Amino acid sequence: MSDVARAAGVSLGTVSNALNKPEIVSDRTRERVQAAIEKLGFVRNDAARSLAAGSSRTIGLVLTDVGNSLFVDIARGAEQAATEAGHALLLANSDVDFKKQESYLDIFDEARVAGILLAPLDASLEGVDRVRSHGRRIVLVNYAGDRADCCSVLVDEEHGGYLAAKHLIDLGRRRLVFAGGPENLRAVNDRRRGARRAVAEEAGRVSLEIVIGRSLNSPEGRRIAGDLASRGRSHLPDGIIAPSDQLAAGMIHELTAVYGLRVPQDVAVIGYDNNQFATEGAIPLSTIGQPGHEMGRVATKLLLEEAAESTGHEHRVLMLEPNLIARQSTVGR
Amino acid sequence: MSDVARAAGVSLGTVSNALNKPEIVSDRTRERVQAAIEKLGFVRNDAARSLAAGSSRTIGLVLTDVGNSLFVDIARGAEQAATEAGHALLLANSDVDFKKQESYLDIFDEARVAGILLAPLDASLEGVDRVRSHGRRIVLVNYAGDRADCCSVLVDEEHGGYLAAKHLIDLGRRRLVFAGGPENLRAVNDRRRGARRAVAEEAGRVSLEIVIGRSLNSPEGRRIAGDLASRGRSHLPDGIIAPSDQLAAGMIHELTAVYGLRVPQDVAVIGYDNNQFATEGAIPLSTIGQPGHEMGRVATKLLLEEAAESTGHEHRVLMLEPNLIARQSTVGR
DNA sequence: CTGAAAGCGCTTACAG
DNA sequence: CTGAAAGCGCTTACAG
Repeated sequence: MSDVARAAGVSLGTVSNALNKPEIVSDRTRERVQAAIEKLGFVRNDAARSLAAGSSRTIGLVLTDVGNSLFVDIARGAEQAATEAGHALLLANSDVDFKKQESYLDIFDEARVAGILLAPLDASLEGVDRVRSHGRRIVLVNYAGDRADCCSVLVDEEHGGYLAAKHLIDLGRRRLVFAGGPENLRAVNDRRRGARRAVAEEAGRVSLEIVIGRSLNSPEGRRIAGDLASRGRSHLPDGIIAPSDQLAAGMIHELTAVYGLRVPQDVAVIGYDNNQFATEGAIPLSTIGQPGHEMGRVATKLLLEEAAESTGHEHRVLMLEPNLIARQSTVGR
Repeated sequence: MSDVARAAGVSLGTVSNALNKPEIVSDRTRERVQAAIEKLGFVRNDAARSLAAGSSRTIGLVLTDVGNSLFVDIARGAEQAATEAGHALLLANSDVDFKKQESYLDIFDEARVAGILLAPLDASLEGVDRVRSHGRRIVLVNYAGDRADCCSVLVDEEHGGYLAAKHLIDLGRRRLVFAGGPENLRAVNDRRRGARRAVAEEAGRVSLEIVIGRSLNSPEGRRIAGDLASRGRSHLPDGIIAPSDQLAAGMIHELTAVYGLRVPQDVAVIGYDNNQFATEGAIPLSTIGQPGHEMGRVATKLLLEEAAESTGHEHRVLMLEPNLIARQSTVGR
């Protein structure tokens, strides 16, 4: 930068101002600085910048799983909001590994990032305490726990479950099953509860059976569907709510290819998450869409707001609504 | 850090050594420093570290599309290799946007990262020249162009196309179609060429028709399959090679659900990429798998090697092999 | 609006 | 093995 100053015939501080507060520098000076920068191919050293300024202009996003399209949408939304505010967004993938999550929090902490967005695992949040105790700002995304000391953005999972069940009921289905998902996953529990509420509203005209499962993947879906189908046709449900699209896809496969049932004529199936492959299968999947992009945007804005309000910041919890996406697996073609 | 030095009763330089070259410091001193760090909750300032040391210990990976599982695998492999070498890996998603790609290259350049991995768009690489001219090391991942001045890692796409066609031929299919994919996409061209070679080896016993398409997505697959099927049953191919899994999934949907054909009995279909949803559909998809994880690992190693060989580095191009994954859409159950 | 100077928190020879 | 000191390249009051 001192080379640039020399070439432009101004002082170091003026170059810095031309770069960071252009409105404060005269047009002529700014142009000369700009010309010198281009001639010399100068690249500002962000490490020095961060050191002198006390923090960097990048925002760190720690994701649980980059393979999951919800998190990818969150990243896209966060990136958009960050860019609009003149910040860069860097991602770190904790890959469902608590140690990695901790490690990346520390890395962003050491890098003195402007703030951290964390989509955390359903586990301890000690890293959050550690990082916050150093004064680093952090916003939780898609974390359902109670943290009065952080801003957070999450989705109303209960309402998502309600929407899914209500959709099947509105289509005339009367014997529903909420099929699969581990007992202890908070999000799945909430969805289950929402489904129960929708059924309860029908005052006995609709039944809901709960099947607890182990995981949320496709083989598990096949297994569960196999169990249901082998009860015999007369005991079959006419509507299935699955708490993930993988689960739903596996079920549809088993029901149609192995047991010769028709989806949705014999059984309507609705998934959850609106994953990419929900539209790629032979029977496009009805599902509950999560507002991932919006979550990322809003979380970033909360983070930047918190940074701006140097004093007396009040932490907020924003709850966004999921939405029903009806496709062939419930409504037919 | 000076607080730590004071608390431990040693000098600043010794604290730094205890952190960075622990083997050079006596056990007693190291323990005292460690204790002071924990007592004070000290977090090393990485900006200061990078500034003083001349470069940081993070590696930047610029990805074309985090929604694509190939790139996610690359990221996982790169992360593993980086972590093993004591580096952190930070991701940036260019989201198939050339401007973003350029911008993230500059951001990593400004951050003085230890090196950059770039999975570039099929576009100009001017950003690469710019960044390299500043002395920053960069390794290209999954870029098929010619760059004698960079290390790069790529996959033998021609061989992938060959494997796909050869697989269908070995299953007894004789009237093949390579269906879809734009004419000008380098990777698709290579796959097409590979398929031609496999057919040429059969000396006329197998035919191969080429259908050029617009995109690689699922609706396009439906459209193409519709065209093929409406020719009438006797003119139908008995094997289809699709240059993407989305395309293949769309085709299978159209062939089975709309035209009542059986896959693979009437037509065998093979896709490309081994995307996540390849196993989630009603008919699990045969496909060509890309060694994404390995690509990420190898690319990171090349990058670190280049950084280690301060002088006389020779750029290398590593070509990895794809592999055939046979599932129900070609071999049946 | 511009310049001179202090300081951000580390690393790294260098001397001991 | 340890300490004192210079320097990395910026930003930011402060004077002018």
